[in-house]
Amino acid sequence: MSIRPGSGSAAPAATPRSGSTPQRTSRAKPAGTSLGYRTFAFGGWGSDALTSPAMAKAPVLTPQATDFPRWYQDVLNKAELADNGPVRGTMVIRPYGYGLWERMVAEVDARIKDAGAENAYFPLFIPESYLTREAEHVEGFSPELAVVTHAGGKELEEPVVVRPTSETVIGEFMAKWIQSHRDLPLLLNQWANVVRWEMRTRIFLRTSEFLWQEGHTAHATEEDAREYALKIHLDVYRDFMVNVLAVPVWVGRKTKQERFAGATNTLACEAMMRDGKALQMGTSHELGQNFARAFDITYQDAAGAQQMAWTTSWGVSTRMMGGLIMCHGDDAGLRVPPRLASVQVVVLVIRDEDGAGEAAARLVDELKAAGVRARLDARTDTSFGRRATDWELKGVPVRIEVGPRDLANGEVTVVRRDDGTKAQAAVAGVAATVPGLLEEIQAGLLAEATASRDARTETVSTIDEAREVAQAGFARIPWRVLGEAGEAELAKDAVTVRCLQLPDGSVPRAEDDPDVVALVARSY
RNA sequence: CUGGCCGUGGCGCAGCUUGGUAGCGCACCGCGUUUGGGACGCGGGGGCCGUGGGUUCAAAUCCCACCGGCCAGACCA
Repeated sequence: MSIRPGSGSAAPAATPRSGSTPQRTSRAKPAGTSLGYRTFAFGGWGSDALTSPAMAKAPVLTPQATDFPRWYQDVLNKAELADNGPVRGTMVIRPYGYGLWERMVAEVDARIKDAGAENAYFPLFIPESYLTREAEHVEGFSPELAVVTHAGGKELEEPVVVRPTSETVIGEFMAKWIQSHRDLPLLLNQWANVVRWEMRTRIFLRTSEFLWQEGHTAHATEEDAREYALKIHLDVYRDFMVNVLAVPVWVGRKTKQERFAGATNTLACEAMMRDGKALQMGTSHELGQNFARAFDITYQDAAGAQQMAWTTSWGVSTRMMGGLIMCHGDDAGLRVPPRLASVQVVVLVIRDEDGAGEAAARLVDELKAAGVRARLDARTDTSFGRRATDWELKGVPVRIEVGPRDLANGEVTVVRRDDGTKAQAAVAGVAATVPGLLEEIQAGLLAEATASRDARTETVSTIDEAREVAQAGFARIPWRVLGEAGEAELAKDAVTVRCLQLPDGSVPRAEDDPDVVALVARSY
């Protein structure tokens, strides 16, 4: 088959986004640990090691402060997360990267099910005619559609598009399945890949094909639909991002300009990356009756009258991988929060002498028995330093080093990836202390990211100040000061309204609430 | 489609100005010594120099065309 990039209806004039701006670096983190370990400093990846006059070894990664995009690329390669695919804009997710994604899927999926939705699967190919049924939806997506025009050696009578999202097909089937108010709400979700032909791509952040979860629901009333979209947004997305990814997010509603094509309201979770740019990590949409009208999703109410349903859709994607990397990563590599980590603890054999190998294997068993995702690294044909560096690049939260020297004292060395501290601990009881240590690291990463985000969030009262502050973080500005005119003006400098919220950080019911505050920033 | 830059082993580059044996770092393979912070020594393997044409005794190098990529003007989970 052959595929052509989307054509048809012209793309609407869009907000200009322009290029790069100077980087900002992140601050130092507090040190210290608890759990009663003896701790001591070491010259691992600190700046001391790099600035020592002797002969500073080249850094493992391009430092963030030097070139953040390059640092990001280096992490993808060296932590073995992903590669570019052969077709421009596509990506290959490598086993370690996919392991992290699988953990995200597991955690998000469980929350979606708790919210009452069920998984299903709809086709990759969608009749082109479906897309055209909702005016704004086509207009929004047509420039980035991949369309199959030939298959089986022949030109197709009706081209099929590769799904950019599935509102349309799912709408078609909702119409078929929903007859009565007793069929509502209908709460569906699917895990799938989608294709959007993007101009500028970056692995995980924006790729032509990506993996995601898309939820689609139909409700009897607007109120019910609105509540469900909000529930997903807070109880599934925000909860997962804050409590598992340890990424603090601002929640709010999108301006008309930034809204999803075909939605009446879009809610977003916005996070702050270490270079001062914002990242939209997830969205939840109220679709009003737009799709219900286009696909004839109607039901008979209790009184016997035909009514039109209200629908929602919501999604999070592999973009969260990019957010994870850019929110927590440092100059030594990735830092994976323990609750997410596919490998929470790596037990590393320094030298397999005096029973170190067996002691390490035993420790891994004990850790697994204690419910820890532990892994043994006994590759003693590779030097210790190399292996330590490799696991730091991969961001494994805790490394336990088992070597003959410590073992002679009945001890092992426990190293935290978050702050780099090393501590000695008795082999005997160490496994039991690990779950607590992991939780401490989890909390520490969230606290650090929150402090960093808050340090980059500033309240301003003029558009000029907003533009300035947005060069390195979020500016909060009253929406009545900014308005659509101010929004358009900031767009010239690649600054956009990430979301609108109430002063207490909650989601406003309406855009025109007089107290609404706009959070503006540069973004990915 | 307009402007600027670039195509040389897997990756990053030098070589081109002034044509004459295709090189370096990393990675890879073998052997040995190593292993408490990215090991070292010795020995190896691997390149249609983006493609096509031209100039020349001779082209990675000079000339022309084309192709591909990156950055700047047009999107979003």
